[in-house]
Parts: sequence; structure tokens; C-alpha cells
Amino acid sequence: MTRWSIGDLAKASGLTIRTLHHYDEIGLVVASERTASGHRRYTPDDVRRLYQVRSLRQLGLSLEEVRSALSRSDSLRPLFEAQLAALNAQARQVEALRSRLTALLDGHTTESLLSTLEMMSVYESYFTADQLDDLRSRAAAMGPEAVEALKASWLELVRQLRQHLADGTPADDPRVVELARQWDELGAQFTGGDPAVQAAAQKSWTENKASISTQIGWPADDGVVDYVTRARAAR
Amino acid sequence: MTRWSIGDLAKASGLTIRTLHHYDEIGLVVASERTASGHRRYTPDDVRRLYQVRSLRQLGLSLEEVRSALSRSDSLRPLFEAQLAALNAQARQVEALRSRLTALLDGHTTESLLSTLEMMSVYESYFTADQLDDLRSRAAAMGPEAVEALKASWLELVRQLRQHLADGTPADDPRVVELARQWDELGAQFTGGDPAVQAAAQKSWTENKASISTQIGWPADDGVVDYVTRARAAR
DNA sequence: CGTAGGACCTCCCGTGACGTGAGGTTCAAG
DNA sequence: CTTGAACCTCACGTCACGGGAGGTCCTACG
Repeated sequence: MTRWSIGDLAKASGLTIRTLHHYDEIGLVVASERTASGHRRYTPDDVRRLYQVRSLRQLGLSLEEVRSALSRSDSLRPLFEAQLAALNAQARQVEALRSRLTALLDGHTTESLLSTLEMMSVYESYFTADQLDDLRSRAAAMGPEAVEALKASWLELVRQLRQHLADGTPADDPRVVELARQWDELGAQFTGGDPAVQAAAQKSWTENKASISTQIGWPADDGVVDYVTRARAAR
Repeated sequence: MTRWSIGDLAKASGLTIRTLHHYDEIGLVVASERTASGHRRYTPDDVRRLYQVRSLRQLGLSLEEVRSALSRSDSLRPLFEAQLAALNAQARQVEALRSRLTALLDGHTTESLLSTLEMMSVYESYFTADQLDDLRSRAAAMGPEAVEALKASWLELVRQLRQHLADGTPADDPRVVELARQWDELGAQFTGGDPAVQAAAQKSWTENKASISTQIGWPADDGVVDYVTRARAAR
């Protein structure tokens, strides 16, 4: 029994028959012989090649990579090193996702999960990854109740600003200017005072007024941002 | 400008137009309005939904998972926990691959990489993951030159056995029985004397005689394994 | 007012690594 | 000789889009 049928080989190797068909189709592992009726007969060399393919696949290489690795079998080392680098990158990626998810699950009640995600998502268009890490670690350091308190102050601030806006108070009114100062101060607590982060936040607000307000549920549209900008200019 | 064109939304969200088309096609994020000529107009609610989708996608969920998460938005927590578990599994997977690759790259010269892989691959059909970990760590502990020495003894042993077989020496001849004892002793050094591992190795040899010999380059087919089995029985 | 060149539309094929039948032929055992 | 398991070849489905063809629409400029 020096020739293997496809079924036996599938059982021995743990692959499916369809997979062996596929490898045959693309010429990666071809059954060197066929019976008169067309059934595949795998020779020991075919089997050997199949096991090589399987082992390379188990290292995470694509079929094309496996093919070229087996064609010029001289230098597997650089290919493996590249693969290792890719795996390292993937590991970092997975780790980043993991920490984000655990942070989310640890720090939030169920209802706020989606809106928190949404905020993160919106911000990610405007901040760099490093800046976001910064923001997150600052929020983590403050603790959830401090973050909630800050949010409450924020809402109160916006409420007052909107009141003034509705009352027709001019932007350079000292009371409004003071509120704008508090606005920036609150912002600084979020941003850590980093000017680059503040600039990014500013950009996000001005470019994205309409969407950001509806997205985050902040009542900060209808001109409040403009109002603050004008008040800040009056300072 | 409370409606977004598809191009502007693509720029703002960092997704491609094709992706937005796709989300529209499958009904995940549909542009609620169209211009008279058929151009998509995204409302703030659409934008909001898009950002939710994007954030969930960034956690590694599939589009179907995102869809169901957004439909019954009550309990994201279990879904996230499942996702976290999947990520943990993936992290372990990547880590296993990484350690295998680093071990390979650290411990072997280029030429032997493929045959080593091949051996590993063949064995993996017969040993459990734990047993393989065992074998690997034992090989690592022995050091590469000891492994090579062992391999050399092995080849010498097989050479002698084959000689006896060719000479017609009966399997219960004391010299053959002694060689069989050495065979088992060498095997024990590989297997660490673990009976389960030995049984698995035994199974691999007897079931897979033809293939294993050609695959690993061991000249252990043509009846040598049977011969040893009979000699062992005579002990 | 005409035109150029973006921006947008739909339709449809391609990707990777197979899964999953459909419908027919061949093999091994009773 | 028959039956059921094993095998064969199409050929479409998967997932999340990429990319191009071929056509329409919008906007700014001369």
C-alpha cells in the first residue's frame, strides 16, 4: 500500500477531502497518479509534500507563501522572520482590542456602553492613537465618578450658555466670557492641557458640529460652539 | 448642511465609499434619503448609526454581530464578553505560533527547518498538544547537539537492525532482542518514559509506516518496525 | 450658456481558502 | 449482482469589501 486514496490521506492528515481537492486544483499538492477511472492516488512524495504544506500552514502562512517557500526552499529563515514580525503585530493588535474591551466592561454600566463606543469612534477620526491613549489613561486615573461629575458640570455649563444665547446676551458679555473660560478649563481637564490635543478637539468640534452633537447626545449644537468661540475671541 | 453626501461621510469617517455602499446594500447603514437623481443623503441619524457600526467593528465584531447588537441593543455586555473570550483565545493562539516560530528560528540551521517542520506536522496527527509541548521542551532541555547525537544513535541502530533483517536473523535472537531494548531505551529518552506518549508514538509508527519513513527520511520501513515489535514480544 | 472634470450612480467580477451540495461513476464486500 | 460507501467533476456560497466599466449628475469656470 504505497499509494494513498484521498479519503485515507484526509483521515491521516486531519484535513478534509475538499481541502485536498483544493490543493490539487491550485497545483499545490497534486496527486501524482490517478487510477484508470480517475481516482487520485497519492504517492509517498505527495504525502511528504502535503505534510510540509500542512506544517507551513500551521505557522500561519498563506497558500501562496507556502507555495513559494516550497519552490525556493533555500531560505526559509527570512520568510519565517517576516511571519514572526506579522505575528508580533497581530499580537499587539489583539492586545489593544483586549484592553479596550476589558476597560469598557470594567468601567461602564450596560446602558452607557454604546454611547461610550460612539464617542470613542467619533474621536478616533480626530485624535491620533497616542492622544487617545492619553485621554483614556487620564479618564481612568480620574475614576468613573470624577468623569461623571465632570460631565455634569459640562452639561450645566452648556445649559447656562444656551440660556444666554437664547436671551440674546452678546458673546463679549463678561458673564459669557467667564463661562467660556470655564468651558476651556473643563476641556483642559479632559485634555490634560496638551495644546495638540486641544487643537484636535477644537478641530473636531468646529468641523463636525452637526454630527457630533447628535452622535454624543450633547446639546452642544445650535450655535453654542460658535458662541463660545466668539466669547473666547473677546477675551 | 444637515445631510451628508457619501463622499464627505467617507472622508469624515475614514471608511471608503465602497464600504458605505456595502453597508447600504446589506441594510446595515442605509442612507435614509436620496436626491431626485438618486444620490445618497445621510441624515444625522444615519451618521450616528454609522459611527456605532464603526466602533463595534473596531472591537472585532462581524457585520452580522454588529447588526444584531444594534437591533437588540439591550444587552451588549454578554456579546462583549463573548468577544473578549474570543480575543483571549486568539491571543493564546498567536502566542503559541509565536513561540513555535521563535523556537524554530533560535534552534535550527536553515537546511533543517523544513524537515523539522515536517516531523512536527506528522507527529501532530498522533500526539496531543500537551504531549507535543512535552516533547518540545524535553528536546529544548537536551540541547540541539544532544538531539543530533540521539538521532545518530538511532540511525546506527536502524542500520544494524536492517542488517540482521537482511541476514535472516530471527526476531527472537538475543542480539536482536538487545537492539530492540536499545530502540525502546532511545525512544524513552525522547518520550520521557511517559507511557501515553510512547503509546501514541507506537500508534504513529504502526499505522503510518509507509508514510512516516519517507516523510522523515528515516529508513525505518521495509519491515524494521515489525521486526522490532516481534523482538520486543520475545523478551 | 456651454463644457470640463469631479462626484456619484448601478452592475458585476475578483479575492482566499475552502464548505456544501448536486448529480453521476466506481469500488469493495456480501 | 447488488448495495452502499467512496470517489469524481462542476459550480455556487461564504465574508467584507476592492476595483473597474459605463453611464449620469453636479458645480465651477470661461
